Amino acid sequence: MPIDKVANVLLQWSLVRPDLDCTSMGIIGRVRRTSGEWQKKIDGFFKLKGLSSTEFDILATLRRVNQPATPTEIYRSTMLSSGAVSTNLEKLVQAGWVARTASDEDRRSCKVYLTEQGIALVDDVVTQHVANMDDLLSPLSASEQQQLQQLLEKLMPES
Amino acid sequence: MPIDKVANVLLQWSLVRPDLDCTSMGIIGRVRRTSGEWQKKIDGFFKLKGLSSTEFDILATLRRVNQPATPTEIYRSTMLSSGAVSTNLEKLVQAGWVARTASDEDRRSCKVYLTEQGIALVDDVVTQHVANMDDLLSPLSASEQQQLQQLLEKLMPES
DNA sequence: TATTGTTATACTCTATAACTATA
DNA sequence: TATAGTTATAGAGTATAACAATA
Repeated sequence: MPIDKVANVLLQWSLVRPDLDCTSMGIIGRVRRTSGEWQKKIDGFFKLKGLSSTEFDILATLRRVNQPATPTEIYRSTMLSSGAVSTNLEKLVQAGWVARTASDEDRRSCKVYLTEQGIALVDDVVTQHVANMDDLLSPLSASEQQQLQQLLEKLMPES
Repeated sequence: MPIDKVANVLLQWSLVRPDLDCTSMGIIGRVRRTSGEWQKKIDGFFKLKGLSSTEFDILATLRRVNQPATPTEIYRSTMLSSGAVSTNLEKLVQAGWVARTASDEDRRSCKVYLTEQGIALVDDVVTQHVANMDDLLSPLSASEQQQLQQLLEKLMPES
């Protein structure tokens, strides 16, 4: 194959719409394809561990903040809806990875924390996850990875 | 705000798991966030035009290959299932943007083509879409955009 | 009256496979 | 028997909002 898929699409556009410069569409197409491919691989790995990406997000949030959190705090950190957090939380409780305790100050509220098994699970999964992420970036040298990081920071300063 | 969200997450991980180097997770997290934000904006724009991203993909495919295509060819180009193509095609036919003609050689098959209104729609939408893509990349200079492109090509040579 | 967390409903979207017509 | 396209079913996942308890 002489050229890749994105290049082929751009070539086709240049023939029917020579007035349009589709360079930016190509770059963004590549970002979206790359992100999509990665997402599939990441989802596949989590699935092997019995988790969805959403569930991992919740577990990882609890692990890295290193203290119990309320469901409200969790859905604000993860950008999930409150309903989605409750639903997923229930599964994680059933699995024995997290537990809830009633709040002392506010009896409407509760604190969610990782059980010992939950901590062990996250620590195991995240270690392998990071190794997988290293793998995904391995086509780039360390300095190229840093370049990429800087470009992304410029693109989305707030993220 | 002293540091951005990704940097904050990495800082938190460094405190609870100092043994882990989460650099790659941060970079990939940025790519996924960026892609997700862009996707939302792109979907929003298409919605204004009365289209879903999937519908635009189908219309754009027909436009750039510049000739009628069978449903099978379409779903192979777009990576949708045959069922998804049929369903979406039906909506596009109802809207008057595409039409089907029976195939001469194979009476099981048909050719899908853009109507005049369909071509006008795609040409209008894709022109604005490209302008939007230019906007999304505008935080980067031309040479930085080229750098990004080259890094992405290295990461996903086949895409 | 507002807020917390849960639950129930509805919606979007797709893949899968059953189905028909034809090869 | 295999293939092209359509249709129907079911599934995953979420947001939304109704709800109960408390502030």
